[in-house]
Amino acid sequence: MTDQLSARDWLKQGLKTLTTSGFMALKAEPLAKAMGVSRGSFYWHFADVAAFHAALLDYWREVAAERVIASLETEGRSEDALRRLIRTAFDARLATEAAIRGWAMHEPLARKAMDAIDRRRVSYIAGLLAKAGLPLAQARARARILYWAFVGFALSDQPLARQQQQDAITELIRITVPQDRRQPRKV
Amino acid sequence: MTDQLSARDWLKQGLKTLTTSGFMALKAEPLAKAMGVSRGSFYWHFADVAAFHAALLDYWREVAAERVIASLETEGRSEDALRRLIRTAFDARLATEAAIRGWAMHEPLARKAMDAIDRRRVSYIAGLLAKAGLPLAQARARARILYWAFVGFALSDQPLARQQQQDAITELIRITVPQDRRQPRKV
DNA sequence: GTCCGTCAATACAGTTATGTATGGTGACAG
DNA sequence: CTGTCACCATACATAACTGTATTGACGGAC
Repeated sequence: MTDQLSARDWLKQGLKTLTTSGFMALKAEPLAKAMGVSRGSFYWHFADVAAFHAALLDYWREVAAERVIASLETEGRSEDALRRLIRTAFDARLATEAAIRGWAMHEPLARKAMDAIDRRRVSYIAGLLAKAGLPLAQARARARILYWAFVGFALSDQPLARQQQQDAITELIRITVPQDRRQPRKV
Repeated sequence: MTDQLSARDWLKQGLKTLTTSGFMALKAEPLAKAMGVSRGSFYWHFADVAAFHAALLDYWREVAAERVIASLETEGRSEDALRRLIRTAFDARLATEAAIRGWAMHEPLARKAMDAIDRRRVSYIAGLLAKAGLPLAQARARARILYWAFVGFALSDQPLARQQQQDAITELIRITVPQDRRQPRKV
């Protein structure tokens, strides 16, 4: 518990830097400056920046997984899991999500990590929709739409007023989540 | 009509480079190499790279405007304009759209340009939805959702199979565009 | 034919990054 | 007390890019 750094310390800083400054700041020198040490430390813990990037993506997958688990623990009855999933997803701070996606446009490794996670999420959502009664093809289509909206939301830089945000989420749930009561939608 | 270059030639190349290689390739040296000339030309036409970036964003706004106009010219009856808008938007090559959005995460100028265009588009869509009969607040909410989905789609790197893509678009139209015939939606 | 404006090549200095090699420090075992 | 190991600093060679200054080529006005 000294002031010595571990590889994990570098990764934590890496994720923070990624979130606040974008993937372009994921370089040895700026990171070292941010940590208050020299690059000597960096190159002790990681072979090169590519190795650091790979490790960071792994670390992110861990963190993202934890976040999902935390989100699933609030899950009492799994009845309207979808509704709660949407609300929590669209309520979270998604800066990291956006930053990784920007990164994925330029580094194949990051793109690969994103792709994998995208697939899992979409198929999970599709599963929920199917369980809610939609035929499989429709469930898949709607899952994609939901996830597209999630990504678009994560990337939208203009923060909405609280009310408009709530309106949008409510509307999103209304048009995507199948109702089990008849209650015909007005228009 | 010699082999001399104009500023516009540089901008055309800039947009191409942006689309294929991302904003990180928008630098004097790589661009010059791509054009087969030296940086001397670049620095004759533009004061510095920042000026080039600004000019490129302007140029993009022009091009984007042209595309919109072209899209609106196919508009015979304005009845189901929304349906057609969605189909054409989700059919286009959106690599440039995605690249600019990546750029916007890192350069305030690019972000500003994007924001402006985002706003215009969302409010245009909201207008169409309102004209189709939705109350204003709901129209705005749904417009945001549609646009989020558009952005998410533009950024999704995994190209879908033709059929799945069509399914998703059809489903998207079904759940967002108000129907003027009663035809109750089957769940 | 000469002059000038337009456009491009080249050379130079400065910045920021990479990766490596080598040496320094502090805790801890024996 | 000494050696070792984990961790960090420093110095060096290299690379990519920026911006500026100087020079060169080429076409049209006169």
